[in-house]
Amino acid sequence: MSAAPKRRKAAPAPAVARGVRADAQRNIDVLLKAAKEVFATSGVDAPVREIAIRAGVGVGTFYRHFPRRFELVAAVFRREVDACAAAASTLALKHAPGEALSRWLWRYTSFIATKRGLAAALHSGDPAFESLPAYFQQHLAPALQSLLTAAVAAGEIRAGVRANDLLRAVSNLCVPDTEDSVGHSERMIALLLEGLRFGARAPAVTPKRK
Amino acid sequence: MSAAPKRRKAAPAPAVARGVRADAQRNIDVLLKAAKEVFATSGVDAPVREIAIRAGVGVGTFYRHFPRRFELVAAVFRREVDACAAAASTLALKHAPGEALSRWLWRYTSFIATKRGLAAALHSGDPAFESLPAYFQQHLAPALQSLLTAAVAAGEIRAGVRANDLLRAVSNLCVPDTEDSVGHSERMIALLLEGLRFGARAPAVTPKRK
DNA sequence: TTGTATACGGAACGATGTTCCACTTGTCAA
DNA sequence: TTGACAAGTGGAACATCGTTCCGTATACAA
Repeated sequence: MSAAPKRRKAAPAPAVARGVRADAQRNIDVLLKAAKEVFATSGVDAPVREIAIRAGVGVGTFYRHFPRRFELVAAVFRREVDACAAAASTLALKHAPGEALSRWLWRYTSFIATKRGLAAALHSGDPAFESLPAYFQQHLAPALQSLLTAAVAAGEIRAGVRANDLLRAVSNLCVPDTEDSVGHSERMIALLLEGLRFGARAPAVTPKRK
Repeated sequence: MSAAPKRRKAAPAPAVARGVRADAQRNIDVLLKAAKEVFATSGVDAPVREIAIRAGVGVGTFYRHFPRRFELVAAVFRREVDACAAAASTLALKHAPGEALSRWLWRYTSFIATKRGLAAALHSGDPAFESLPAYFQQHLAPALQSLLTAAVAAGEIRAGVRANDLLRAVSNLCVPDTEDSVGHSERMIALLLEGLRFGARAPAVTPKRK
């Protein structure tokens, strides 16, 4: 770990409760956007100053909105999870169930691919990140489940596949290996998709679910 | 990551090749010993200065022998792997094959237990740690395999269990969960040992190996 | 328009990894 | 045994970090 001076007591509750100021909200958005870009190029370990500079604000402003560095990381992560989950309903409206499912899984794959480096932070034992995996699952699983259900109902994929299993499978297939990781991952995920389609309309191999 | 100034070019090869000086070797040993102790209490992220102070040397001496911080971490890790692997033959001499196997697996368990924190570093994507998992497997697998082979030959455990599978299984059983991790791990590993004994002399369930 | 709670910027602080260099010491040839 | 010198040593100094502090600016209710 790095420099981490002593903490002081939190400020008392404000006498008059007022909403977030417009300029403050603007800076929060700019910071999240800048952070996402910086994380994509320099990784989640990028210096706070680099993010602040890219956002065009001072570090003081940064720490006003994200008192700890990891809070910014968590916020960016949650925002991307939300976007990925939201993509499910968008895709469901624009495409046939099977196609929507396929496209979403690729969307999810690219999301996972950008999260390398975050995986280490997640497993670093830092309690700050403990809630993230749960957030991850609670938002993505329902999104994927709706796509799965629709695709099964349309007879485009086999039944009996659980959202959580699929999420985990894709995530695991994306772990980088020695070489050609991205190519290998893409082939394996394509294979997984084929497997889903293969058993369409056929009785599920796994036990029925209530 | 933290402060990491620019790197300079390496020094040219010395004109006269001489062995490591006795005092230098002494300091290397002292540093490794101090590092092991500090890592056990403060984790692998402990400051270099803390290790140097405990070893009774200056940071300059530290960096003379371990130009990068992670090299010290890797050296300690390798040393402990070697010790764990060496314990196999020692145990094999002192105990019956089954007992030796059992004791070694507990020894391995305690080794794994002290490696939390290192796991995060291992998966941090830092190329410095890339060779460690291979070192891990290449040294521990043969050690365990010899114990397994002897125990099978003595009819004390079932056949068909591969060293790598067992290493990975124990390692996975030791990943900390929400609570009572250590108790849970111990119970599961005890169960695993029972499973090994259960099929003794019986035909292996898994396919025969050549 | 005005008062004030909020927000802002960036210098400053403390911690950490790493480098530099004046000084000391082990080793070997003579 | 001794002198020369490569090798080793200690710790101040440097470069980055995360984080805090505080004087100044500004959004918003009245």
